[in-house]
Amino acid sequence: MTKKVDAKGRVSVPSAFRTVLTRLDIRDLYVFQDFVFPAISIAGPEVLERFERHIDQGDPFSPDANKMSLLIHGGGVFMKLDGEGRLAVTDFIRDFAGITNQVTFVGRGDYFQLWEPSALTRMQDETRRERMEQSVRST
Amino acid sequence: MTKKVDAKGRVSVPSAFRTVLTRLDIRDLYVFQDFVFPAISIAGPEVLERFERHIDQGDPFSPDANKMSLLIHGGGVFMKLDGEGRLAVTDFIRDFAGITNQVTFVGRGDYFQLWEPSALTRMQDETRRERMEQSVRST
DNA sequence: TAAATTCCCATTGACGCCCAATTTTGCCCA
DNA sequence: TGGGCAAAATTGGGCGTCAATGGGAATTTA
Repeated sequence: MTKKVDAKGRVSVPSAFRTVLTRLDIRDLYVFQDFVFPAISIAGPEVLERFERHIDQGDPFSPDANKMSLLIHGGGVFMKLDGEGRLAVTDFIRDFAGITNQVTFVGRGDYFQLWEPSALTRMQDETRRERMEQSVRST
Repeated sequence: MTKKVDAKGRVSVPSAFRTVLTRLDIRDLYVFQDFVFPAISIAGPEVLERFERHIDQGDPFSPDANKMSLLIHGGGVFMKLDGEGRLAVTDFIRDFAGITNQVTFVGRGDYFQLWEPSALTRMQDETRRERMEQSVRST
């Protein structure tokens, strides 16, 4: 599901994803840098709250908790879609995901991701290769 | 949320953070060296009091508690924003955080931090790596 | 008095909000 | 089965508002 970024730096979020958001009554989006991939993940505020709760369980002054807090708060922003369901592709998104003028949307259950198209295919190829090697080893 | 320092050594604090400050009716900002990171933390007086309470709970003779107390009471200054919501980036800030002409703002609940951009990404990358290693270990 | 800081104003630029045009999709009927 | 239509989705862009920026002038400080 690849979409173009328009002249004003916007992408329209495919209706399939928006449907999920409206069903969950999510208006404010928590847009954050994925922990594992060079991709932007988009979810509702409750995901941030879940992260924060997890952090709050530990000592708020411990290095570990602070690092996680930094990852969560420094790696995420709140955004909202415009009236037509479009998202502004800010530098925050561009820089981390390497996105310029094309965005690939990937649904992942209760959230979705933004990828730079070729980065996604590269990642998929790599994963496929690893699976092949595994199956060869186990033969 | 990265901003440039202008020719006069000022950065405009993003409106998102200023909104929080005005909502809490905070005019004087306490600017101090963060406990765990090479970053400057900025908060209102009540956050300071919370830190102090937390320190009081610990062993007053422990090196950590003493250091933190020292940082809070001696390692900080009061500052205020100008009419346009800008902060003067003084040497106190530059030296401790390694900031030159760019500042990344990180909100952390009821206070926020100033980072040298690359220092923040380095710290975040490191944290991601640690998380990855953890999940690998637990496999 | 020179340098730095604060105050003030003008310009720029980004973003939200809106409407119109165009394309795609799903569905019904001949 | 193939059009034809209506609804929905996407796309493009105008415009007003406000944040962000840049810089001049006044004021303070050393």
